[in-house]
Amino acid sequence: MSKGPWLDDDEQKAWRSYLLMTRTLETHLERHLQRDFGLSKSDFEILVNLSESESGRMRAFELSRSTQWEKSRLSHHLTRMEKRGLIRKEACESRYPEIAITEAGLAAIKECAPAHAARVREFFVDVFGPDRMTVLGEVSDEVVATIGKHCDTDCPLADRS
Amino acid sequence: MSKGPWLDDDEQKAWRSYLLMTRTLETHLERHLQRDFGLSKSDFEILVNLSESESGRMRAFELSRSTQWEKSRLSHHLTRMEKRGLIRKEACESRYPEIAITEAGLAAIKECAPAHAARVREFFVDVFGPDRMTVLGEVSDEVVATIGKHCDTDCPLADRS
DNA sequence: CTCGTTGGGTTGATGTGTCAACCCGGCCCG
DNA sequence: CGGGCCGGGTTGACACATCAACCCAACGAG
Repeated sequence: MSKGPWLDDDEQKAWRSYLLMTRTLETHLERHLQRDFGLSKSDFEILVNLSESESGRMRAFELSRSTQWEKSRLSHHLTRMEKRGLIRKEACESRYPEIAITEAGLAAIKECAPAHAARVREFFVDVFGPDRMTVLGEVSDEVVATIGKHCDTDCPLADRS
Repeated sequence: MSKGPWLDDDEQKAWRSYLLMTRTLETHLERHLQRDFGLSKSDFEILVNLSESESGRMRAFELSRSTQWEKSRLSHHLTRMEKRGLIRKEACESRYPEIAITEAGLAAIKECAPAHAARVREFFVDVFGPDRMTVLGEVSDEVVATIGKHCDTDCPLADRS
């Protein structure tokens, strides 16, 4: 009907393969996490960040920086996670609450991380192999840098307001 | 606190770069579409599929196959798009309705596609360059195939029930 | 002092995705 | 003929994301 293509054939093909891969991989990993451990990708990301910090506690805006989430999304998600007992918001001297991982949260991530990592390796890292994986890392950084450069002078993206 | 890493250092680094890239690219493209044309990535995907079909009309399950969406998601999204006048569900002789792109829908995608493609090129295709882009296409297909192989004998994934 | 501004954070409305249940017409098998 | 199952599709309830508005303490300038 409408006569694309808006990219030429080779580009189009590779781009669509990439799109399909990201979607497939993401839904696969997420379903696994959800089905086997009852965690969403978002839960996982928060828990990873907290568990990697020294004290298991961070301020919300630190999480916001490292996850690149909007603050409202973060706030909503943290209240949900608190209800499920994965984290706790604890008051501390200086006004803002600290977000602390709970025993349950720590147990959850320690339980699911190895299986998750194994899947990442099986379906992604090992398929790429070390060489192509290295290239992927480099090119990923370039893409991020390119978008970042463009956005500095153009649009706010991650509300760094 | 918890002492990952669950992948070794190089793998971890490349994997996280990849994650960051996909998220950055996706949100960037989606914001662009939304801000400049009022279309979500999902709208775009449906409209692309319809506009690429001969007649501009498809059955829902064809869309479901080519987008890989669950049928309920598709159904919900189509009713929303119909409300916005981008598509129409038209009854036809054989029981199930056909999904037809409207004039407005066609106009919308014709308007936004060039700009979208330009962005994909600028921030992704050109950063990769032709060689790495080719490799990406290949490896993407391999990853999809690997996941597919695993899921055939294990989990349903795209409800091919 | 006071008023505007900024930064960290919450809230509510609304749009979107997911899951499970359901509807219904065809089809196969007894 | 009478079920039982299957495939295409819808629905409702709920989880999640996004946007804009708001709260409030701190700070800086007049």
